[in-house]
Amino acid sequence: MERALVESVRSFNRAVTERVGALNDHFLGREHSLGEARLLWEIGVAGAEVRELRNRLALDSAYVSRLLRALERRGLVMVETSADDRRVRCARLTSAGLAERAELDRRADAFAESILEPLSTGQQARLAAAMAEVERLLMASTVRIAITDPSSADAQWCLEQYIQELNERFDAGWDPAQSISAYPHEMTPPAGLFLVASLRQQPVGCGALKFHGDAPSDAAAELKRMWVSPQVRSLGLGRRLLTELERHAREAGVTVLRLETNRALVEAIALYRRSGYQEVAAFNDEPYAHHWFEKRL
Amino acid sequence: MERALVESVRSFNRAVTERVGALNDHFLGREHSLGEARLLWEIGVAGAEVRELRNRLALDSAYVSRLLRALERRGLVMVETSADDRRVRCARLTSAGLAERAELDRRADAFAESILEPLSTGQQARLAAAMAEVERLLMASTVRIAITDPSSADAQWCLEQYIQELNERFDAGWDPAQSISAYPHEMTPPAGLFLVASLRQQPVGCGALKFHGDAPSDAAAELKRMWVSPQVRSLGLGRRLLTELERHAREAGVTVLRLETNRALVEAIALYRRSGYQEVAAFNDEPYAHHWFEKRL
DNA sequence: CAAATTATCTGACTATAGTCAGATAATAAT
DNA sequence: ATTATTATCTGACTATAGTCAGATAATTTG
Repeated sequence: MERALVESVRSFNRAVTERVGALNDHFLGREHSLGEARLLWEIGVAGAEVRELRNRLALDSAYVSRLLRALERRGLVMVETSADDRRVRCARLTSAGLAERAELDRRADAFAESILEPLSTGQQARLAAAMAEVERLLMASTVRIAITDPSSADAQWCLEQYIQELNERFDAGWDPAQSISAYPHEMTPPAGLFLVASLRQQPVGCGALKFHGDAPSDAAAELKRMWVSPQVRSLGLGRRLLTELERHAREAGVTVLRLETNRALVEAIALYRRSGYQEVAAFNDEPYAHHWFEKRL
Repeated sequence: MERALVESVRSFNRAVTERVGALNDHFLGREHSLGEARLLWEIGVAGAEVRELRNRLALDSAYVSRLLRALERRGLVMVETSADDRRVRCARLTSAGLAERAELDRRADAFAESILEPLSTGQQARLAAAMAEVERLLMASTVRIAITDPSSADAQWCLEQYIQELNERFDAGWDPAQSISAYPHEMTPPAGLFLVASLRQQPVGCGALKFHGDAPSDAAAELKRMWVSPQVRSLGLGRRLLTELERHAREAGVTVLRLETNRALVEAIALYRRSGYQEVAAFNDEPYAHHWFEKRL
């Protein structure tokens, strides 16, 4: 890794954690602790289930319970048992709690304004743009890709999104039953594999390999079920998934990767071409395909 | 303040403090606490006086003392009394401490690399550029400008830098004695005023007003001693100083601001022109001046 | 229906990150 | 030579941010 890049990240960290962190504490540090403030914020105007709060803030059950008691004592929160499952408890802000949350919101605004205020209009715009860029790329860098069981909940969710999207985008809709199969067992080792990309435990993309098991002499494999959530598009995730799939294929001894695709999927087609896939004659009878590609690994 | 700008700062804060903060803790927060790690880092390879450490980290004397005892017990630090003042104690890393510090350094590098690693080369470069931009603009926004006594240490330091720079840049050097005066009393209310710009308690620029005290009917004032440290140039600080000086002048009832300048100071001249100053005929006999400017407030 | 699981709570405990009030020793000021 | 100041340390204390081991009640599973 190039030294200058590493240095710029480290320098950024120092500068931002100091400046932003210090000011943040100064503005938000009201009469309640950070834990209480975070909880107050997370409960939100609509209220939330306690287990949901625990999950979102990744806090211990005992700790959340105690924080809620403290907020209750101060009249900011009411906790009541849920109607449909009486084990579950729901936290809800009182009007005092809502006022307190609004105050936190105002302070966060004031904090942001205190950063922008000394700058000229042009500098403010440049700062906002650079911040958005850092945020986007930090998001891209946070995405993790892992081999996943295609019948797991995350994988299934991705596949549902995939089906729905193709159905919307293809001229005549899309019926997986008419298409060449990609059943879970075909995308599970040793028959194939399934990758899920996740952003903070949330699935945001997938891609699969289907090895050609019948004839071991034929070292071609098929690329299937490439999908990237709209939420993270143009972050280079498609490229990363493709690179990962190719790496796994290579490790499995595959020398040729193939795929077919529909003309509606223009970004995908562009990605394949950019990544060295050559358009070839139809090598199967997929009814929804308009283009067939191949790459020698 | 425009809503979208405020939102982008808030969103950036959330994203960066969560991602960077969490990862940072994960990488750096190993067998010693954050306090110990910060102290270990701050002592540095050359060692440092305990009072200096207290100052730099803004920590309580009792707390630093205890942290040092903890580091001593673990064989990472040696504290000994200073030779010239036996009240002062100097902390110095043992070889184990140096190794530990090197390990922290490696971890900080690994952390930076873990952010860069998932990105493509192009994305890495864009991230580094955006981070540098955020850092620069955050630095600009951290600069504070305040009316300061021109005989204070900070003001004197700025004036020394100013003198030195003009002496270097003017063809024939610069001797303040030959030039129109700007004595401390002339830049102190009510005769005038002196602004110092500071970045984290360090002076980084200055500028002064000299009101025309003799005839109250004449509401013209002179702009003097504009200087910006090379360390913070091209951050728009000159413009900010100028704007602040004009604001103070306006509040003092000044309707015309005047200044003279040397042809060597091209950035300053450009700034004056951009800011609405018109070149006028010489209104004094300043021997070092080539241009005279005036602005009606 | 019994057993397992889930959601929450309480009590007991820990580490971190401090603060505050002196005490002590060295040095500076008068 | 006092007196004041400075640099550091120790003891006693606090708040925050938790963790861990059950206990209890409601719900789900076999």
